[in-house]
Amino acid sequence: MEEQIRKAVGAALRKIGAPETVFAVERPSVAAHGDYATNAALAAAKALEENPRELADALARNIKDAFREAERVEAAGPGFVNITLSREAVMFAIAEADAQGPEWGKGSENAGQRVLIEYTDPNPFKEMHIGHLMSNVIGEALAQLIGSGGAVVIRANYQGDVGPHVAKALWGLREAGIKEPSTAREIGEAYVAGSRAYEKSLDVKAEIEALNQAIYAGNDHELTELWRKGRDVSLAGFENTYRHLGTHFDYYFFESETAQSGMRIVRDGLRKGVFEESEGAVIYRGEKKGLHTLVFITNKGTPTYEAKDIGLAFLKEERVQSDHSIIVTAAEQIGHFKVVLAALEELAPTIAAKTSHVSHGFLRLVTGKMSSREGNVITADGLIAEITGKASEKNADPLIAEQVAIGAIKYMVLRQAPGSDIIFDPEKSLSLEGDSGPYLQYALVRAKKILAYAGGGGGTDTPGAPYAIERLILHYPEVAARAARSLAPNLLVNYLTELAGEWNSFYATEQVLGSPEEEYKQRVVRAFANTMGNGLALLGIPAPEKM
RNA sequence: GCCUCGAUAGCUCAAUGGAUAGAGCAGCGCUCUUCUAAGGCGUUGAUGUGGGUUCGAUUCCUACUCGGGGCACCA
Repeated sequence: MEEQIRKAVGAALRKIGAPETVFAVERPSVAAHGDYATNAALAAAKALEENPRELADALARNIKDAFREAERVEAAGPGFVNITLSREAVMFAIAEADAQGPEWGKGSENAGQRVLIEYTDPNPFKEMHIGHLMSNVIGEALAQLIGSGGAVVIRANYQGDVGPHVAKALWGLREAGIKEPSTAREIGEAYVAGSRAYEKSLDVKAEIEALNQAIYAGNDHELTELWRKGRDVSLAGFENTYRHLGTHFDYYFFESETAQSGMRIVRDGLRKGVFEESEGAVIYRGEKKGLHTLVFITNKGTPTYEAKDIGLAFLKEERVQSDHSIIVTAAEQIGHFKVVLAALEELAPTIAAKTSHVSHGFLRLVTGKMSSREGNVITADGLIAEITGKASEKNADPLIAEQVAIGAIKYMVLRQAPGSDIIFDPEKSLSLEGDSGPYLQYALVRAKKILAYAGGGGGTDTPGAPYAIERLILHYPEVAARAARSLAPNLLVNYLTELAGEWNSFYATEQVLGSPEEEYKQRVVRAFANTMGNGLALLGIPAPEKM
């Protein structure tokens, strides 16, 4: 619909003799202004040196002639053209929303593309905290949005199973005399103990650094065995969390796989002059591209995160066919990725060109920054359990309580513009009322209930004018497309919240079953249920059967 | 010091360069013999500071103030 209007406006502009103009077609913030508005007259007025208001009048007349779905086209305000769709056009859109079911709102702008998206990236031997949970929630929503545009989406998870944090955890396990770690918590505590000892004692620091190199070397069998067991326990814990979150991965990459190849590629690059040696380390001089210098291989000969990421880029290329490769992480890594991508550009320009880094903000506690080294983290499992407990006050069914909790958590993360930090207050916890995940879920449950009770007996009258909810439903495909295009799930969240509010008003004032307009209203209810259901699916928010 | 992101109501957040800056929470007042009140209706309350660009600036530029993050051997 928006596309048709855009064409009609463009044609009208040409007819008036306006030069090529950039203009907007948008949903007006005030419903009384109609279904769509354009600022085309305002934008073109300057070039034509005409009064914007008169130009808007002329434009309105031209659009009215060309665009048959419009009931009213009129100039308003300083020079906007407001378009109100005809009764028939609204009914047609609602019929589409009803008939298309799960396909309603899907686009084709990404058709034929394969997009690899990496997100979550928790580290075995540490507990998965709410920062990883945030990355998972955002990554999953982005994956869904890109997929709804017609792309084949391949989900990847990259996990740090080697490196100093692992050495610290293993040192802690050995210190505690644990040979068979059985829970993620046990390992997490060993990591905290190792980290603290590392900071306090130079001797321990040296021991842990030796362990780190021994893990890379892999020639200490007892150590390798402990490493393997700890890794398995951590990974099994992660899988369990993914199940609760309703997410899954097609490929898993590990730092233990990227370390060797990354080192090889970096050393190769050193010979070609991409990297330099400095103080025994291999570095990339980011200054040549306005960035900063980072170490890729340490003076002890171990690869850093940077070298591993180079190895990862090549490994992804080897295993997965893709047109685009997206990496989702917290914003603290922006600088890191700029340098890594700059180096990659010199090593493998085609891989670098299709790779992009998408960052999101932090999940910060009001009480201060979380640090897994300090052990003052809120774990993903802990948060889910706590909110599930709160939701179970109203839901006897544990599955529904969990769906409500996941919905609340995901809503909190996705409602904000990507990139900005979330200030999370664990005391106040999460809202299950007002603008919240459960608010959306509840609206859908109510609609489904009406449809479940429907058994005929109502009338076939048509109301005098479309309901406000109908005029909102018809914008859904545009909103989903825009959210996908700008990688901004919050746009969809905002829309769905407004949609739920409009639906609840409709629900409060209009009886559906047994009413003279039952047939008509039922179609509206189905259209709403499809819109909300599809929208929630794109956000990865579960839709409970009842609440 | 350099780079980067941010500053909107008491709190947490919205707002493609547009029309009267929207929500929720908290507060106050209504509203369940009705398809579920996790709901609905009403009400109070805001753009950090100084310049600039523009017909029009919360949005773009610039300086400042305050805060988050990053800046060689962690990830």
